[in-house]
Amino acid sequence: MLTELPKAYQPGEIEKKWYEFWLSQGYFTPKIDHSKKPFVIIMPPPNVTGELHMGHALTITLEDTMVRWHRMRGEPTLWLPGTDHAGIATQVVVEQQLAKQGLTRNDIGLEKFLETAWEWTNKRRQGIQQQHRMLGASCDWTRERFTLDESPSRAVRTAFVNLYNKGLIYRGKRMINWCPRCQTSLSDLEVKHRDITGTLYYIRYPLADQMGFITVATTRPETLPGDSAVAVNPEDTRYVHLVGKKVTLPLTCKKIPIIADAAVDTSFGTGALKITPAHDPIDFEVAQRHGLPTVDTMNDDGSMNKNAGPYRDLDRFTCREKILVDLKKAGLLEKTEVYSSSVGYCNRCQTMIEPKISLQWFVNTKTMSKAAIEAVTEGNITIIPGRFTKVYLDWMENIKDWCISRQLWWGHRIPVWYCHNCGKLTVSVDTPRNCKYCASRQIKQDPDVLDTWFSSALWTHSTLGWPENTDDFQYFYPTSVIETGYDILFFWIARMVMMGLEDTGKIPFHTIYLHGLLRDEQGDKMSKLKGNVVNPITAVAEYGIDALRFALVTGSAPGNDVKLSTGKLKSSRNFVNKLWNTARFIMQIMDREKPENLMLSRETNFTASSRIEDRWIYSQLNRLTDNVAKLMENFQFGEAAQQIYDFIWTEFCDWYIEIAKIRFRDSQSPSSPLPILLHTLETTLRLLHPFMPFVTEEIWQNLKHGLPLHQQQMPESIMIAPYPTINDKIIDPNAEKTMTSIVDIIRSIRNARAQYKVISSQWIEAQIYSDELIPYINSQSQVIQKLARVHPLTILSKKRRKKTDSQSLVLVLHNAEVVLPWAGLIDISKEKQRLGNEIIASIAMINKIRSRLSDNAFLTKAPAHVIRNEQEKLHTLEDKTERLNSELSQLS
RNA sequence: GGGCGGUUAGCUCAGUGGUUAGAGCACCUGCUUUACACGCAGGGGGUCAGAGGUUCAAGUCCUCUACCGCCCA
Repeated sequence: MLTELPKAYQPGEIEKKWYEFWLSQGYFTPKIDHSKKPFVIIMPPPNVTGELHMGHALTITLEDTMVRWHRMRGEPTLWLPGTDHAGIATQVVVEQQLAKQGLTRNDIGLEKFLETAWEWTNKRRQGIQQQHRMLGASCDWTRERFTLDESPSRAVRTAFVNLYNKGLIYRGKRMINWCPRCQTSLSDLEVKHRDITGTLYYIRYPLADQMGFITVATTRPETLPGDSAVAVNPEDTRYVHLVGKKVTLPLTCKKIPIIADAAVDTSFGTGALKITPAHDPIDFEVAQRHGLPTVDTMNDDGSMNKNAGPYRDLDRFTCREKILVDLKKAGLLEKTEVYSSSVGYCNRCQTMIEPKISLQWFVNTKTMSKAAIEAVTEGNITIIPGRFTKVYLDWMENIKDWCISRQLWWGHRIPVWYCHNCGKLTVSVDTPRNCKYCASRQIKQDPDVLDTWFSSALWTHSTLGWPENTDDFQYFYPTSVIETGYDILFFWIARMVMMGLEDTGKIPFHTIYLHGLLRDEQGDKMSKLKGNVVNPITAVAEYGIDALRFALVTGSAPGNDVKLSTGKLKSSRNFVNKLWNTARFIMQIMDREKPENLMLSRETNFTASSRIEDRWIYSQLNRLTDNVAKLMENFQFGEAAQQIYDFIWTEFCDWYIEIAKIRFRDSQSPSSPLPILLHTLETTLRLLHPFMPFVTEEIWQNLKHGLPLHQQQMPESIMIAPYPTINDKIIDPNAEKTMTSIVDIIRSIRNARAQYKVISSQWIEAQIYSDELIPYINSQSQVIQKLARVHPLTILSKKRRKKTDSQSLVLVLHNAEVVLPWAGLIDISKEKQRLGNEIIASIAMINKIRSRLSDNAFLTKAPAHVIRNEQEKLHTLEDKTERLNSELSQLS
């Protein structure tokens, strides 16, 4: 049965099979157990309209790894999935669909629009679920949430009402970022600034009551109709005499004052600024100080309105051109200069942002940020990697009020009703029938929705049932870790800390783990050029999920950007296959071994007389287990995975299994290594399971069915089997040291063979001279013979060493000398050179260590074990050098 | 303008003060060795961007410089 396993691992069907099995067994759903502390991750909800990209794959991989690890450690583990309604993004998609039918959202109306949006959303939501399943995400689908579901929506309204009642949410006319394409306000975070090379226009504003003019410099001449003043610095001697006078606004007959304000930078342009309060944040502040009127000259779509007079209905950019032409005609355009400045663009659609005065809803974040700062500075929340702590704190300390209203249809409607009669606001979680103040039924809800990130900010508690005090909320909140890309540290994480603390009085999570960004086609031109861009769907199809996951984990360090190469994927795929074949080999042996050997050996059965390679592999395995535990606790998943990889490939496959093969072939061998092979493989599978869930389950199940005596005691699935823990009694430094020497002997012989181009089918004679190692070398005689292809092999004490025959090659090792008598093969001058080089290298090292050891500062300040190490090293090298010298002299 | 990160083998990257700095891929040599050619054995390849400093000890900590990238204003 077992030998029928295919030669190469075939992931597709196996992945599907086990995911469905786990799901049907309910393993992803935790059992609430108040005697145990749960481990909880709330998944960053992917944008419902988005496609799965490598960034999601990384998120899922890291979170699933953590979650599976904690689950195997016996902690009640909740990983809660969900999706985000993604206000603007979804609305854009739906509007694009409508546009194909020649319709706009206004044509079909709100109700019909929402219907269409829900249809689209439900379809996409399923797609996202599918994609997560495809990656092996062991999240609890029974608790899956969507931001617009009733429960999270209620949380949103509750949070809003609470903040409003506390005075932390207010409505006001402020300068906001307006996207003329999306036709909505945006928060500061949703605007990306880009440096662009534009033009600085010098425009003459004629003085109203006398001859002459004052020249202002601007990059945005189209805002001219909205000017309320010209401002100069009060210290600026060039203009002091003009302050208080009036100018005639060009192309209009408006008269506006020249004012003095300290905010004016005398070095910019001419030192005189046009003040357009409705369309520039700094101008707005100046206008506030001087009581200037605010003239809004723009429509929501970026065209000019009636306040722009003759320019009405022109698009803002066309208006600019027209105004420039008119100014030139009037002789008022003094000059132009090339000028580079920073311009804001809509994060979503890349349209140039229009700063605009607008009546919007805001959150006063300053108050909430205090607790969010403390949570981190007092160590209740840890950010990994640590350097982001400063970024977080800087942002929090300079936080500005958050514009939360959006002029969209898709999202959480603002829970505010305006009264037609008394004009007062009713702010309520439940839809009111009457005005709270005058009981009028003439009330109308605010048409706007909230920023999508407002609902995201509640995600850790809204998903668990808050504001109800549900069992889930009581047990799983605060959550353990939030894991996401560093690009949404402010958008999401920072706001979640503020809102979590505000709503619940508790931190939402104790650890923030930030991963780096994966660059896709758009993100990284370099990788596109090199053709090393990888799409996750293609990658999974070609390499399998386990390989993709392993590549992502081992190829990334916390907070560092990832460029996933096909080389990395191939190497991971090869590793999966290596593991598969290791298992295949062991199972082939199971088929033909005696039933009593079909068992997992207990580590504690070992005695000093047990075989050295058995003690060695278990020692290494326990060291690995210990290292992995420490690394996982420190969130060093990549390093943990790497160490497991190295153990399996090098220690287990290249050495232990190769030695085991010799024992199987030798019918005289008293003990079968099978129980050790089985135990090592089984333990390794459990260590590896969080990283590679599918192949480990497949092998583990096969293994289980081949173990009649153990089957009953083994769990139903590796994913609920306990994670291995270290047994430090098994750590055996002596066995490790001895094996190192044996390996050293075999390696040096192989090396010599390769150098002298001895074909592998040819057996050569060898003599090994040693002292304390002799009994071990004797016990490994078969192994050395087979793995180094030496025969006959003589093992003797050093005392019995005769003068070297000039036709022999001598390998001087730390604990032994290996003599290979090859008649006619040895080139003496070449040998002299080889030994000479070894001596030179050795002496160089000795000198280095000697000077270190004769340095009093080193001896007094370095820790004892470091000094001891150096002394041992020196001793070994001196001994080796001596022996090398003696070999060299014998050649002469 | 302020801040952060990167610069380690040909390429992609690990490296959490303590041997003679590692891995994968690529490269070279040799292998149909009955688990695996998605493999086995062996090999070459590095003044750890540069300059100073701290330390008994620096790829690792500090300062400056250069280049690349990111964030904030």
